[in-house]
Amino acid sequence: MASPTAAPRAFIQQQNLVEQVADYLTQAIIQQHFLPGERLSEVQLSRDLGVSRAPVREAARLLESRGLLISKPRRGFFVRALNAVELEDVFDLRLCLERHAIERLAERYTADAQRALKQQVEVLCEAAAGNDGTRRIEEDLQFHRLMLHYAGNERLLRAFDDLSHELRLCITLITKTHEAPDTIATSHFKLLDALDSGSPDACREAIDYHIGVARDFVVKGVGETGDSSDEDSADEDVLPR
Amino acid sequence: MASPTAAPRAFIQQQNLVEQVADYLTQAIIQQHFLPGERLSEVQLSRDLGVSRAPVREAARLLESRGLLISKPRRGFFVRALNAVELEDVFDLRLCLERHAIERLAERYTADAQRALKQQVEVLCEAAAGNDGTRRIEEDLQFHRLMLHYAGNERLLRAFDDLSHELRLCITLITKTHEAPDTIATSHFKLLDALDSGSPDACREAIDYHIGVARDFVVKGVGETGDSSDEDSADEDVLPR
DNA sequence: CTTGGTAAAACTGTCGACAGTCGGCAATCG
DNA sequence: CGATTGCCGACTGTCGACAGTTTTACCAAG
Repeated sequence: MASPTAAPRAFIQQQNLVEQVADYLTQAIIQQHFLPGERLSEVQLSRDLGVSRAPVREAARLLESRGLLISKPRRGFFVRALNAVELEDVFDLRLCLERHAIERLAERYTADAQRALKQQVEVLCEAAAGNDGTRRIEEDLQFHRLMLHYAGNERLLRAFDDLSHELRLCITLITKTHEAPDTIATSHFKLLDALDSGSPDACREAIDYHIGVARDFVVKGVGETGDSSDEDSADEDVLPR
Repeated sequence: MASPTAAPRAFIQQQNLVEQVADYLTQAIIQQHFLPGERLSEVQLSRDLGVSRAPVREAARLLESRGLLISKPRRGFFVRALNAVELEDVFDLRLCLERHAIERLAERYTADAQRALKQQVEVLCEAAAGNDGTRRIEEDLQFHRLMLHYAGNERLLRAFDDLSHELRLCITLITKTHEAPDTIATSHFKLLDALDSGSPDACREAIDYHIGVARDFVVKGVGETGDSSDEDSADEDVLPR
């Protein structure tokens, strides 16, 4: 519990309770105020947040669709716990999406896209030099989000956004130390160079390398992370048809 | 408005009201008993189905996450209307996922996988020979789902499942005529052959061809399908950050 | 000390109700 | 006659409550 990260905007207080609750839960999960596998009680949360159960329920459903929570019928919601295999899967899917995106992007690499990406890398480098780990991650994700955006497939972008929540979870949950600012900078500049070259092969190589580094960086920290596999028969829940 | 399809009552009283409502809505949308862009009233639906608004709301949120509905704050839920661009995007993402899947599958093509896929192709051929268009589509999707499954990445499979709902929408919404049984059969056998050969290039070529055919088959029927773009500023909703 | 069963407590799924808000319509004004 | 403004109805967002089920606590027997 404890206080939710940043206080909600001074904007308008009473609008979109669901989204406010969702943000609160997201932050609480990522900052590990809720432990992986922990059960969340609807009534407890609604009491703590001072709202009724309805918005809490909807927010929980939202987080479930984003892969941060898991619901078991009649049991409630549990914080998603990722094991090593699931972690690999997440990064493999990321690779899948970004490979496709950079390929599409290379085909239609406009000056606008180039400018936006370059600028975002600068922002990222600036963030990497600072101490705010969260901001560094966000700016990094934003760079990749821009790549997906300029690739020109909105559905692809949505798939990435869906995945990005789990990605955030993986990264913040496991990463203890941070990449060196230099590494981050050069790693992203390589992507820009590959795009400038216009060569699909170079792009693919660059993105493979880039994501490989990120994956290794996260995976190496997975000793005993959290185990979500207990009672399931390991096959049936995968193919319920 | 207009009353929904079949008489509402007669099928409730089991558990999982939410899922039942979701299934009902899904079928109604796919079978075009609700027209694209049409607004769905929560109270209307809850009256028709004989349940309260809570499960209707949750089901609608579920369908929203699956891309079948769109919610506008304070306005309610609307049936998703796909324009030509969104249609292209869906098939492009499908290509992205299946390319990756078949690549992974080729690396670990077990006898089990081979057997299961062959069997499913047979089931599909059988279905293609019949008259049930829905079953043909389902068996086709199931074949591809099996491919994704045996590729060994559950997260990838989930991404495909998410997409498959929209895929179903695209296919059933637009396709007037059906592919010839022969075409379906040979098209899938080519995939099996490519997998048997173990060549990544052959696999990629096969899946590109396969999905290209399916896409062309659907896209060619898109004259005036449904236009979802009206009041949005076309840029802001894509990059809200 | 362990084990098995029963009862209480807590929780989820579902329901009906209320208030604020949005869109449409009509009356009014220029 | 057209545009503007105020009103009305409908609907969503949110709330508190109830019933059935699951979990936990407790007690007794081995």
